[in-house]
Amino acid sequence: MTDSPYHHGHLRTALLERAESVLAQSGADGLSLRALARDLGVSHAAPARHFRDRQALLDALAVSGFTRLNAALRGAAAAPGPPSARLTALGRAYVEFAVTHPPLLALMFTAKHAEDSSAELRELGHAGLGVAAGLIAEAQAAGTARPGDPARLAQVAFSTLHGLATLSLGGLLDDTPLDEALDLALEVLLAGIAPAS
Amino acid sequence: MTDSPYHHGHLRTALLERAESVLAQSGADGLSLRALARDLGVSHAAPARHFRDRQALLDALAVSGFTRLNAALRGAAAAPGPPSARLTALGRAYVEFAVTHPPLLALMFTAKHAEDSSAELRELGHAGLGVAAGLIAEAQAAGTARPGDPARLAQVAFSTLHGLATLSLGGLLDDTPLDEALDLALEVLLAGIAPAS
DNA sequence: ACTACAAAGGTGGCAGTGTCTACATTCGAG
DNA sequence: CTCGAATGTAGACACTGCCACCTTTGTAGT
Repeated sequence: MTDSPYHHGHLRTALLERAESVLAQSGADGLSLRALARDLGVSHAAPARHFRDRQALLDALAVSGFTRLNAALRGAAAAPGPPSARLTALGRAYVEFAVTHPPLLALMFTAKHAEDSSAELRELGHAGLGVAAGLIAEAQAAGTARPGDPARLAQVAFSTLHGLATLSLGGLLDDTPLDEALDLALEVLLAGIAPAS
Repeated sequence: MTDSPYHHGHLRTALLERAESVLAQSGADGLSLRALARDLGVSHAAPARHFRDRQALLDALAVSGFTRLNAALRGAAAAPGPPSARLTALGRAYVEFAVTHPPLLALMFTAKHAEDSSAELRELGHAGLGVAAGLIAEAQAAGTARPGDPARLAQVAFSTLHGLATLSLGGLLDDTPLDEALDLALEVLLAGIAPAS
């Protein structure tokens, strides 16, 4: 607890926390390793001990983002009720997360990640899709979803929600409130996934 | 036609062309004004005469992208046939464009544009949505689409396709061929948009 | 208890970038 | 023909990521 201990002690986590905050406020482009080091009262090369690259830091942020997103999705999917209701809850949770962390989402899905962390990110992204696939499989068992590979139907569902979030963040929704667009999207999606009458 | 004329003559368009090429190959992050100037045999500050900012160049690229995308969409929508078939053609055209120009798409939809050009970009994006809305209105007239504001249904349709393209580019589609995922997405979308039975 | 080593942080430097200001050249309208 | 505006040049500044080398600190092994 001296004034400025030589070893920071929690530099790695401190970097991640601060980077997360900067990312949310200024976007990925506004994230500078040197500025981060300054903010934490540490030399400009210190971050390199914990993150080889700037990209390594960004990848770590993306991993963190996927982890939290997946937790949120799992939480929404675990609620009681029929599969269809839980699917809409899942969709709302996803869009909620997306709209709350715009630059994080961009980081997570614009795949310019390093080769090594790319595998981990893909796996994490896949986990989120798996949650949706599980729900769809349940819906199929309950007879409220068309037959077919649940994983592929999950891809379609995910696409719709992710696209909607992107549209909203891009300001392309115009005067349409996101809530209403989301309701319609979920309605159309569920109707599309329902078994052919 | 001297060796190195003081005035380049077509610097602005040359910059755009070269920038487009670099963008496609190295992404937006790899686009440097100075490198561009070097490539064109011009001083490092010359580009500033045509693009105030680096961001201004990126915005111009986004505008160009939207213009071409809209042209492609309009072409697909103008084909003969029933509205539903033209809607799938529209979707295929969109995904085709998206997958062919990944960094361009990211530039177009990750809204960190300057205030002034933001309006133009929104308008261009809106134009693309308008094409879809028109087709949906036709489908409604033909009785193959549920009632409701065509613009809002277009938002949903656009979301699905855009999201699918993003998923594909992010490598989240895994072993699923894009074609198959696209077919399924279009099928689900059309079923979801169809009138309630 | 001492030593040796590895982890964590610090210093300095290099090449590259975007942007600003001042200056040079060219073009085109009057 | 002249003069101003458009276009391109030269130089500088602050900033960035990254690298090589040095210093401090904690710790493990004898």
